[in-house]
Amino acid sequence: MARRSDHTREELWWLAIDASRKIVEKEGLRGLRARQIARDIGYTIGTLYNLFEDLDDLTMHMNGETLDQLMEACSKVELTQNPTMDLERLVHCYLSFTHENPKLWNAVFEHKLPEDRPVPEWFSEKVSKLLAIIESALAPILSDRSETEIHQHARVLWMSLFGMTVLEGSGRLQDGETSFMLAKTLIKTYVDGLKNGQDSSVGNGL
Amino acid sequence: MARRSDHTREELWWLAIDASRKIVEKEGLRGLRARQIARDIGYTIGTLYNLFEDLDDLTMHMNGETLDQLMEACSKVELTQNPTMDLERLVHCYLSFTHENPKLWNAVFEHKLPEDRPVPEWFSEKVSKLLAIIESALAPILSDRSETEIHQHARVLWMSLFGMTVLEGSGRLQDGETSFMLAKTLIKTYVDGLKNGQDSSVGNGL
DNA sequence: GCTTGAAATTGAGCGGCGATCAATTTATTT
DNA sequence: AAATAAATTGATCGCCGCTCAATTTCAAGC
Repeated sequence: MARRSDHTREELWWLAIDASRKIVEKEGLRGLRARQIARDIGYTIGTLYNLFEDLDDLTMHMNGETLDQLMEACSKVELTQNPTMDLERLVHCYLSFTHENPKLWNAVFEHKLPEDRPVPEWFSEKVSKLLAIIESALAPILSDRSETEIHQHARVLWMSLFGMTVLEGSGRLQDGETSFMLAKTLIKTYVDGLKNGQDSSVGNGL
Repeated sequence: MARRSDHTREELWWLAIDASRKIVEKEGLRGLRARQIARDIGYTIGTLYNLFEDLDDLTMHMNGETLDQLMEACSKVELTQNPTMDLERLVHCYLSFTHENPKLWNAVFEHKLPEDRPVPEWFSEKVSKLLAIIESALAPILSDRSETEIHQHARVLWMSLFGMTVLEGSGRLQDGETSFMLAKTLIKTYVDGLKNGQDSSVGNGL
């Protein structure tokens, strides 16, 4: 019973992604099953595999959509040229998102492609664009540094925040500890370090 | 052909854990299969399920062993009462370990128990002990701050380092980027920030 | 040494999974 | 109307985690 005109290919694609998001947000990445997705969108497995290469591919796109939504939220933060304030606002936005979509966010880093399979370029690009926001917030205090250096500081901050959300997501924060507090401490101390630190050269060795 | 006296229960337990470690270090957590473990240790699936509740249980114990080994490595770092040196050595030890056992380390946080299943207390304890080492090494740097403050800064740094190892382990660093250089940047900048933080005019001996 | 009960071990089997693909149905083009 | 192309189906494959009745072994009591 092929129903070619029920939905366009793109509509179908989004039906599958949205269904997957709902499943993951409810049951976590473990609960994501091809048969369930197909059932939820009213098609069969075969159609799913006509849309996506496999479950890894589908999961990557689902995670890509999560990154897009985070990007959209972060884009709304107005930058004021005050790095500490800008970063705190950005981080607040970031952490709010991860709190509101814990399982979808978890899925972004929980999911791992097989080793022989490279991360698609379009996915890396989404991450890069998020990083670019942080870089632009940092830029005012790093105007005298190289692009490479700015880039790395942004990545260090990003990875640090990432560590907090990972540990928070797996319930390893202490009582009374929140990623908001931790992130605020990180940002303030790190920005202080950038302002006052002498040449913090970015070696490429070791 | 039950062979009760080939191995004690404990020997068998370690055979299984070691076999699992080998599989994971070679193929990643994805490659961990009950049938393969059983084959590798010369027993059948049934015996494996006599030793462990299920694959989640086995994986938790395998990860526990990884934490123990990291703990052992970090314990060997001699503390010199020179906070900066101790810190650098500890971080180096920590990163060396995660660098030498990338897939085993990755498995520690990649693995997620089903939501209705709490992390065993013995596992949380291993993590806490590891954290305590790192915290104690970081604490002297912050000797002029309140205990709460010391504690939080130590944890912020720990989580940041953690984020880097996570991203490195899952192959999400850029070309030429290593957790060693990222950690160096993080620590230098962060310590600079601690030295020159605006709400603490007391310098220290660094 | 024999019996007996407990523990260890086996492996066929269950249900479910991701993935495949020949066959079928539909839409579009000619 | 026929031919072509695309979408859709679902039976099927091989593998998975896991179960459990049956079997084998060991050790203790006699």
